[in-house]
Amino acid sequence: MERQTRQREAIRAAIESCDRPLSPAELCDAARRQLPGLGAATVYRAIRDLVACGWLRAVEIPGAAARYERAGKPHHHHFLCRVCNALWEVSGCLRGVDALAPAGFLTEGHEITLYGLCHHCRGAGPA
Amino acid sequence: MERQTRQREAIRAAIESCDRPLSPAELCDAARRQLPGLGAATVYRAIRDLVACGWLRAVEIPGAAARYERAGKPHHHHFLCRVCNALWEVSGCLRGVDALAPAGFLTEGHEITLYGLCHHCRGAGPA
DNA sequence: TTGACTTTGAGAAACCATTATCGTATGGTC
DNA sequence: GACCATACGATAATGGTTTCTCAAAGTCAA
Repeated sequence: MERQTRQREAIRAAIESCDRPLSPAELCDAARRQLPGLGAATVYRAIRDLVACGWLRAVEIPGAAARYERAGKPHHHHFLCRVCNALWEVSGCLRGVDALAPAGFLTEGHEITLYGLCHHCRGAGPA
Repeated sequence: MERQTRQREAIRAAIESCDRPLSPAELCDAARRQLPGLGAATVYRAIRDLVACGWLRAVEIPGAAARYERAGKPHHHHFLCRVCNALWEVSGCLRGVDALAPAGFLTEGHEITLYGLCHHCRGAGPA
């Protein structure tokens, strides 16, 4: 059911060698550096399957397409750079987040997203 | 440049009379209760103009279309019901959110989104 | 009231990320 | 090595949201 192909190998390798969640397009670019000619549809298929088997996790961000990261990491959040659009990992969380919900609401989870400039874009060029 | 029309009146009224951010489709439905026949394009045009003039603010949420709320409210966050997809306002925030960013990053803002069941959906039917 | 200019409504079109299609290539098993 | 099911790549199709187009209607200053 899950065959070992150069394509999936390259896709998995790209995810593992990157320290931040990737969008499908970023993942496609990254995997193409190892395997030029890789099709976009193949990347989407791989993402679907890897998410289904629990190896990969979707990270949803406000106002942008989903990014994907290895599943199983400890609870953390993300930082979206408004210049280069890269999503970075932010370790840790805050106490009391779920308790912000109004009375009568049942909180099942939360997402914290920081916005600003990443270390690269902060240094380079005018803000 | 900004004319007074029944359509824009109805759209503004719908926003003001609602205590939570509305998506363009929700806003269209709400305004149509006061002005049947209102066109969707008109709603989008009004949203664009109202955001441009600072009267309205876009609320971006992970994995969903943007909602809009009156600008100028005190800092707060939101709760997205996974059943009815309505977005609710959550007052207050937490200290130290912006400090979660990695060293070298410049944080300009943040978004906290809670997920779960709103008071209506919690009570009604099976979870 | 008139008339220039703006806004509206309906539908077409654009957008964009994702998925389906289909003929070809490939992995893995015998 | 041969075979067959699966995966691949290219491209078309999809779906949902947002924007454009344009004739008709509305606004508002004079």
